[in-house]
Amino acid sequence: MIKLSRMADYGVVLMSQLARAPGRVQTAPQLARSCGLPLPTVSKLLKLLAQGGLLTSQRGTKGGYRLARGASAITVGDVIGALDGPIALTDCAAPDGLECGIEALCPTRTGWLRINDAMVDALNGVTLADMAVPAASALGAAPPAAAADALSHQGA
Amino acid sequence: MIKLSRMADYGVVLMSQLARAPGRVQTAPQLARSCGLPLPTVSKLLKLLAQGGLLTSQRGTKGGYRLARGASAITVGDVIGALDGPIALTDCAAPDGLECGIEALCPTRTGWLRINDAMVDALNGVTLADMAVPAASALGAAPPAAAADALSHQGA
DNA sequence: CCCAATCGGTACCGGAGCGGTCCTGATTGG
DNA sequence: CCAATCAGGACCGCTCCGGTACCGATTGGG
Repeated sequence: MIKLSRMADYGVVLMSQLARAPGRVQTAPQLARSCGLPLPTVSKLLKLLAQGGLLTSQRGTKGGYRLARGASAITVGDVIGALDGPIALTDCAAPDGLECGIEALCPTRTGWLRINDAMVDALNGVTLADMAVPAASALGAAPPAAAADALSHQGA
Repeated sequence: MIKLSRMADYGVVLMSQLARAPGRVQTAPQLARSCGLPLPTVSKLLKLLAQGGLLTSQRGTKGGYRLARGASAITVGDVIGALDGPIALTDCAAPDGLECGIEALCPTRTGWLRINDAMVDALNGVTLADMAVPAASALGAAPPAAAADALSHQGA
């Protein structure tokens, strides 16, 4: 059903968590606890995100991870791209554009590209800053205090 | 990589093919040939599309399939919905909204819903009529004759 | 009345890819 | 020198998708 891979989903959750304390370094176990995710999986994701240039890592005893840029300069599309590769709804719409045998003549390609572009725009239009905070303001229902409290709903 | 299921992809191709001869009934073997797809798979897809109300079926010797509505009244989103179920990037954004344990407090949900809506809009903004024809006009390169010829690039 | 062509449904199977775990090494601060 | 942490890779089980085959139901023609 056009589902996002769970890895990408988790990745966004982790990045959102990191976005709430932009300066601080957080260790993998910390993030695993605060997000309720298994540690090995978290480690793998953080590694990939660091390789993708979205996180900077600090090794050693006082090590951990930190956002490479500001939360408002990283989009959901960036995260998905780092974890799942480039976004392509159909093989037809892939960036390298593998031919389906009909290629240039195939009329559906144009439509797919249009849809694909719209999706990429949607994913790049939402930043980590958007994902981290504005539940209350966007919904217009819950008071800000509730949103702040949400940050500590699970772990520490 | 947020890929569309191949079934949904095939479904759109089949529907596009049907959209080129709106009145005519076409049999499953005909469509399989003209689209270069395995017959059993085509049969399964047509069945599902008929169940979804996008096609009307005629049984018996002179039977076949036909679009239930006009080509411009069926969107790509309709086709995907009929084949792959409702569109939900994350479990979080599903229509029935299963709780992830954090549910209302989880700030990311709002962002996912926004992205999901954008995607649904994109898919519903492209109709079968768009997918079937306008390669030439959209590209602005090939002459109309070439586009017409493209319709017979494979089968019949 | 019988037969052929077509749709309709079900059941089944193989394989790819994803999610998840573990182990071992490299780096850094105390 | 030791402990904590990141880094990289190998591995594995499982789900689910894509694909196939079979049999029944329906319809039109000879």
